[in-house]
Amino acid sequence: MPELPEVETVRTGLAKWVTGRTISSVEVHHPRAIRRHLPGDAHFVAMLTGRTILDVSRRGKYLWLPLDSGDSVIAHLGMSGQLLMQPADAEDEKHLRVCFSFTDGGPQLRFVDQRTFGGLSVSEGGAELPDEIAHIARDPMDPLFDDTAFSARLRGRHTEIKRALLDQTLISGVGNIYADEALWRAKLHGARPTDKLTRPAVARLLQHVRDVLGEAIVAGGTSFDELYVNVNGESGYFDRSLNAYGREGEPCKRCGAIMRRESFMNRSSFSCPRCQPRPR
DNA sequence: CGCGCCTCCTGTGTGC
DNA sequence: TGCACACAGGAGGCGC
Repeated sequence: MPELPEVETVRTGLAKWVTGRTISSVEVHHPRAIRRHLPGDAHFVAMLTGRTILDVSRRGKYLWLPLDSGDSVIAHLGMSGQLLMQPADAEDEKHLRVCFSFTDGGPQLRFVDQRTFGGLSVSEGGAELPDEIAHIARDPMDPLFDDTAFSARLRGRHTEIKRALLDQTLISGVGNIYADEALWRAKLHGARPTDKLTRPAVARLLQHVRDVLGEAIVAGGTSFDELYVNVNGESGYFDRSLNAYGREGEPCKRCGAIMRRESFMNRSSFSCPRCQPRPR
């Protein structure tokens, strides 16, 4: 389940391995992986072949790779996507979707995605910020993230706080796991109405979001393998740092009450019934 | 337009 | 043992 920390780990790994390299060939193994590239796979391949990758950037959970053509490759990992560096003679992964080879004959860039929620596309002229992802808000680790504007927009919404945290047009990079973790730290139930939160309460929550994302980025860095980009969202290392997510039936690490699981937005939410009482 | 529900997808775990 | 089904959930799309 890649959220901001996992995607950032991939970004730094990719930047190290593909920046400055020139693509010699591209193979699309599964059409669904490039479904967002509307002109189709032949066009996708043509726009990439012979191009040099200049950088690896990130906006929320999206990555994009500016090319020397002025276009960009956009990548989203979805639920199970991985971007791996693999030797050219390595066997195909079971769920290999797209494979990039380079003119230097070095490690290939492989997009592997079991559940095909992720995908790649090429954005024309999108080196600065591709149009396709311009609707994604800045993430809270971004130096240009505007706390005051975020608070105002959040408090102007008529929705629940967890829904707002997951709304990538309001604040990006936060997914189900880190939303639960930040809400637990802030002692807020996810169903709390956004328009009833005070400015200080929003500021505290935002600080907890930053804390948990920052700690996870550090943990993600340690699970990074030298030979390839490890994008395992289920990585055991950060699992041990979770205070809320997946802890149904276990004691709250703060007060000892038994943690509960609630169905919310068609997915699971974990919280402490004592520290995070449901709003009335 | 804001909000919230539905859908896409496949492997794993569980219960009968 | 095998089958059916719940579950995992990011994000676009659509209906109200």
